[in-house]
Amino acid sequence: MTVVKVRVRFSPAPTGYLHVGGARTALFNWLYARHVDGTFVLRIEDTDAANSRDELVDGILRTLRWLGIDWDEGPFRQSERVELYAAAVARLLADKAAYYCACTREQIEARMKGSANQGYDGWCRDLGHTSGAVRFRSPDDGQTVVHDLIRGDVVFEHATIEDFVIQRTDGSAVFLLANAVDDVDMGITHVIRGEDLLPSTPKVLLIRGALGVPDAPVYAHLSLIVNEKRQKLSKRRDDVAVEEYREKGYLPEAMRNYLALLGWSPSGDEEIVPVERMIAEFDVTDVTPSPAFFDVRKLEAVNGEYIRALPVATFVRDCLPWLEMDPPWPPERFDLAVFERVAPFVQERVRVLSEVRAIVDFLFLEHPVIDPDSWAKGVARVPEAGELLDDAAGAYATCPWDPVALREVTAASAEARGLKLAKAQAPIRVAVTGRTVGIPLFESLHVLGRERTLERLHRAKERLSAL
RNA sequence: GGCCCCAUCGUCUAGUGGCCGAGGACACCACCCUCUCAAGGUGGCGACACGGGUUCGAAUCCCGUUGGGGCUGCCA
Repeated sequence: MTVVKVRVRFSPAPTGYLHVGGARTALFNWLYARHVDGTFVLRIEDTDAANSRDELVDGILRTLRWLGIDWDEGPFRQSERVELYAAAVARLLADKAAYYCACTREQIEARMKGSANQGYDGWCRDLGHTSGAVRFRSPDDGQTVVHDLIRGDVVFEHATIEDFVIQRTDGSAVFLLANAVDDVDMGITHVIRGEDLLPSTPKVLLIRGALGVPDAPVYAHLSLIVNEKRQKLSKRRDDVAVEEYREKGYLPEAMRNYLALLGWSPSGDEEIVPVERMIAEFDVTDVTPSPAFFDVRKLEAVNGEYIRALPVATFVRDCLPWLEMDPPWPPERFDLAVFERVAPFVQERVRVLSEVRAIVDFLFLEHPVIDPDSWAKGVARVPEAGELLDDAAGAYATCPWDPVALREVTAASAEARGLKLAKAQAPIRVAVTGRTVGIPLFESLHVLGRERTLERLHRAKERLSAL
């Protein structure tokens, strides 16, 4: 018995950026290929020239690489394999398994009006046209069974399958034909793709049969990823471009891990698992058949976990794009050494990397941006705010400049005023950072320096007095 | 309309006839820790869509109902 090596393929159409659904399909193909030590083929389905653009292909490849999904063969482009499709169509035509059709959409609809059936009625089957679109002659009876690893056997009655177009009037192949030809030519053994393609599977199988290919690949139709209304994600309405998540500061490992959780789960109670373990445990048969909602909040939680698990130096490096590109502070004021000192505190407070700038901006801005709500809550509505600010300014002018000492003198002030430290630190925090929340205050002051701290305390006092 | 798929906490899931008075994760709530916010810890809320079968026994098998979704293009 010969053991046939598993060959899978991810075949996106470059009609837009790679979206989360496509990314998950690619991921599951990749995980399966790596799990069984098979071959992962990348194929670009760009038979529709009008809707395909080169830069979109580049974007898809870039995103796959970012996610750590590598391919063993390809990328092949269907636009470069047109002779193969033309030859296949010629053969089907010669075998009377396909025929030319000259009907327009309008003519078909006019004929079908009032009929219970929809789709094409086979009008041109025996008219002997020699030009136009080419339609596959679907059998009138019998059935095709799709053997699906996730859904079991799915039966399609041939009577419900219309004579579908396999070649456009301009001579280009439709994906059904190209798909059938390529999967045979590339020796694809397992087809893992979205459930939206399930109804097209019997058509592809019919084409393969007419082309003289007796066997079929094993199919696995993944459930769709849906939005809050439980509809298939739409590029237009939903936030689905993987590239956008990258730009917001999601880590590729986190995105990959989250995507894998949609329809699959690792053994045990841990959901955050290294990719090696995913590969070791992944099997398409274990994938859930029901649709999954793309929950950004859970993605954020997963991303937060990945961020916290990073070595600090790596975290700092990963943050650089957000600190250096179009920052809210004058670029020349940015000081990497300063950021490195507070990085450990920042790291456990962000869920996406783009959040770092708002947490550390006070360190690089000439003056902190005072958040109105924070001012109201932390200063204006605190009766002792003025006194606390004065106490701090006085004590900070002479005390040793380290977090412990700063905390001590601040606590002493609080106690003298009959306040808890938690309450007393608020006006100071707002004065210096602009907000009531943030990284530990005394560490912040320490990094900021005595001079700038005192200056900010005085400005806040002036602002308070002016009201 | 026709064809097809799906159905466990709000969400993602574990569960393949007895181990389930249904487990985990996210979210939410409470408490603890605490200079704020986080992080961390503890606890809580919370589901087998419905109706029939099959069986000694059903979340698990079968049928139906209902609900949701996909496809129905000379896009893929």
